[in-house]
Amino acid sequence: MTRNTVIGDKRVLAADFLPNRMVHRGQERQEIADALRPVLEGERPRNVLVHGPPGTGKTTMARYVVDRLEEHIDLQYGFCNCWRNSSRFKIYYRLLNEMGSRMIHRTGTPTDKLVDDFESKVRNRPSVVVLDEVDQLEDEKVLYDMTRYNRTGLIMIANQENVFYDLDERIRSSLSSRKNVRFSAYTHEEIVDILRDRRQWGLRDGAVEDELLHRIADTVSGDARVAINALRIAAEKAEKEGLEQIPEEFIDDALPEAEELTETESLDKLNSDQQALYEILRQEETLRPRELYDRYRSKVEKPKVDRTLRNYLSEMEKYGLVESRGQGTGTEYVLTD
DNA sequence: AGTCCACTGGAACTTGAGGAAT
DNA sequence: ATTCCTCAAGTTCCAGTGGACT
Repeated sequence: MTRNTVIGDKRVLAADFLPNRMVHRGQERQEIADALRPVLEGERPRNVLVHGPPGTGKTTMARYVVDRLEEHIDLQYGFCNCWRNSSRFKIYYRLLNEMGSRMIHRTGTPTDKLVDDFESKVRNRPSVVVLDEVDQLEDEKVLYDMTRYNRTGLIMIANQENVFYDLDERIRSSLSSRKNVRFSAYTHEEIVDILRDRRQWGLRDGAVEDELLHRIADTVSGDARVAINALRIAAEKAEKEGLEQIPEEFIDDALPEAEELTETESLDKLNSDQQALYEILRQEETLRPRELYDRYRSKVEKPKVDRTLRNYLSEMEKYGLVESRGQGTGTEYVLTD
């Protein structure tokens, strides 16, 4: 193992690294912490909806606030991404595992059993649940459930503020007392500060000039995730070539790469069949359904039946990855851009 | 207008995993 | 060990919709 030239601590350069202080977002942090504070006194906390565009620190902040709370109190904490786990069963399954449940629950366990276990788990101990990408939730009854647990703080994370508009009246009213916290895109200076912070803890001294951080901030339009990814990609390349400083053109090369990386990270959320469909559409621009199914069948080893593909595609449509145009015989599938 | 065809999506059904009861 | 049960995921079946073509 040779001595690193550029990178000090690689973990710090990951976009989802949880820093021990959050630069900026002081106001937002305060609002979330205030809403959850009653948990410390064993009282009912206020639900929180954190909303804003991608890469604005919503998820990181939620984890950060919970981390700080855990310093004061013995807390049960469950995090669940509702994109990956969209059904009621999967969410409870996930949360129970996150909270270190000793009981093993598998696909055969009735959902009600999971709900019961969860309920008894959070009844007497303060808990916080974070539901990320809550707009992807399939069964909104979960939200109703969560508001019933008196000592459980609920942080919901979404891109849009209006996620609850078309919900059932009962569920909406149970969420009506929530606190909305808006995260807007970072300003140029804020992005630079965030990058400086990562530089300080993640890179060696003198590894990258301020000027280059500004260059990154210029292109990422307020998305810290893309910015950090770009810095990491450039740093890794410099490291590989044994340089002591990141050259300007490495940054320029890394920027489009970082944009793409952030995009494909969302493709990880698709199953392999959906990825195959996505891949086909990417090569073909637009396709009629019949044609799409045919190509899919010749591409994968164990093809699923057409009806299942339709389910997959409508799911992908919900995520905003594909789009179907026209009706009847004129239907075409195309990737959204 | 009538026929054909591609496509959609609801609903019933099958399969497979795995816990619980015996 | 065996049988029974529940659930999610996938499949089968099919009626309905609406272009396209005569």
